[in-house]
Amino acid sequence: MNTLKNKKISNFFNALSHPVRVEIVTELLKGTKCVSDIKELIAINQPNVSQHLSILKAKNIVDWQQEGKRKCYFLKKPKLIKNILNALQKL
Amino acid sequence: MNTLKNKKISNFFNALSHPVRVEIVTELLKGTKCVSDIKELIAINQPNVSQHLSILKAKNIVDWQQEGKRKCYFLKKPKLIKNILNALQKL
DNA sequence: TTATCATATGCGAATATTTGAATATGATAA
DNA sequence: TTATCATATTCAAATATTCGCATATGATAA
Repeated sequence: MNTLKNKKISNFFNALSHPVRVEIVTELLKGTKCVSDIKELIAINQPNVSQHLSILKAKNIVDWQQEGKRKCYFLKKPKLIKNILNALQKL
Repeated sequence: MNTLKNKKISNFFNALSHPVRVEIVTELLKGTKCVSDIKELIAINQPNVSQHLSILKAKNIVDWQQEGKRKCYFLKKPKLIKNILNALQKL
């Protein structure tokens, strides 16, 4: 049994095991977005957006770049995410 | 925002957000297995195997059929699981 | 510098997950 | 029926997750 690989894989699933994070990732599939964009798109408060983003960052799903005052988040592996979410559309 | 679909998707991810459940599912990709088979393949105790299987059942990942004394578990959507796990091998 | 916009962090309460231990239930054979 | 193998459930303790609120930090402009 490949424990390390299974931990990595379960960790990936864990990153996306919350509906808000699925929604954030779905939005990021359309392109880079800053925190306040995401806050508007999803009706949750700003600290909560930041918390979910930091989970996605810690689990290596997203990264960000500074753009002026803003922090713009993007998917590190958009093709992977897109393929997996597409596969799950039929659920 | 498609809340219901996101809940279904996050629920799927949640089902696989534990390394033991990834391992169980990986074993089931090779074919139907009963509880005691899984218990032997993974070094955890029997109640814990049953608990993880009941989570996978509740989240619609597996189902089972009786075979004599045994309950044999199998993946409900093996192709989907296979595709997703394959995509994550590069992690 | 100070003001302001943008984002992150700390904290606590509520809730959920995970586990082992003990026990219960179900299926089969004798 | 009873004995036994196979699996599930219950419970409690430990740990983790989630959220809102308050506050802190970072970046920029004036």
